[in-house]
Amino acid sequence: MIRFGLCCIFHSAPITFRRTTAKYLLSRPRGERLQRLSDICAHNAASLEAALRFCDAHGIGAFRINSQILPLKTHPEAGYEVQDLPGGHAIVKAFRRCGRLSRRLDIRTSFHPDQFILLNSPRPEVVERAMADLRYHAQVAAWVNADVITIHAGGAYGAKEDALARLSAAIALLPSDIKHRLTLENDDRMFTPRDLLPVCRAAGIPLVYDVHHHRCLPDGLSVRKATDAALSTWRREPLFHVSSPRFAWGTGPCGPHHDYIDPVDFPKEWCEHTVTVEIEAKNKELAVLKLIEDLASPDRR
DNA sequence: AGCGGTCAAGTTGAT
DNA sequence: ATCAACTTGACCGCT
Repeated sequence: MIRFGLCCIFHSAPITFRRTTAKYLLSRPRGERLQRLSDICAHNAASLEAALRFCDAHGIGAFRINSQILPLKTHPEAGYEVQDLPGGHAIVKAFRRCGRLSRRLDIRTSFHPDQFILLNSPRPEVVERAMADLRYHAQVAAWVNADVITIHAGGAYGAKEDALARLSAAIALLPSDIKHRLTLENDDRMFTPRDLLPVCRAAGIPLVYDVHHHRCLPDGLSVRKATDAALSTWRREPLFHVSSPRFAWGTGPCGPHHDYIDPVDFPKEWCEHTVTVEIEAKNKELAVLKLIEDLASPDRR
């Protein structure tokens, strides 16, 4: 019933994703720059294939792809087009191969662009950069067969309702290849499921319900009510997030994630449905495998 | 070989 | 006014 998802990287399995920094890259001559980017992108395509095969071999049904799979792709100075890299064509082919593999193995893939992607900023240049980043995500998503690109609602800028109205307006203007993959996630500081559900319904965008964020920032909805409401926003298999807090309630900040998931934190309401649940835990694949085991054992909780 | 400092981006809230 | 937290390692560069 439940498809468990691994987020971005591995704890123990020898599968790594390379990155680089703009500062270092821009210190190198142009030829070397493009060669290095090519090496990294080719490595990451091969690692994505290995990641999909690992998931298949271990009963993990979903994999979140790190946004830096093509590092610095949309950077204002260090950014590039993949076809301009040495061997760029082969790199795209390798990603398309991952897409076919994900279909064949039925490993669902997703993206979760980071906190700088803000569709509701009052600053037009911030929104334009966010759009450029979403265009990049949608392009790679098409290659690798990812059906979900999850973002947060953004900032409140002192007026939540206005911020949500700007978000709705920005979503309405998105090209369809972005919009039909875009999803909104409740965060742990500002926007709750109750805030986002109307936006999701009006825009036809699914809600990625993060139950840990909801526990950090409650809104009066029970887990069951939020779950049911989130489920109703999906026209395909729903996707949720779960994590356990690093610090016990009241003994530290709510945000940081634990190494593993305490099965008690996994909403029993979710078990009645066919859903994807991405596991946000520091020990990565070890945490996913342990949770699968813990939830399968009859004497849990 | 090992380790410490650094890394594109925006916003919030603690100090 | 300044700066860490978000996440979170990977990688460069120095010893």
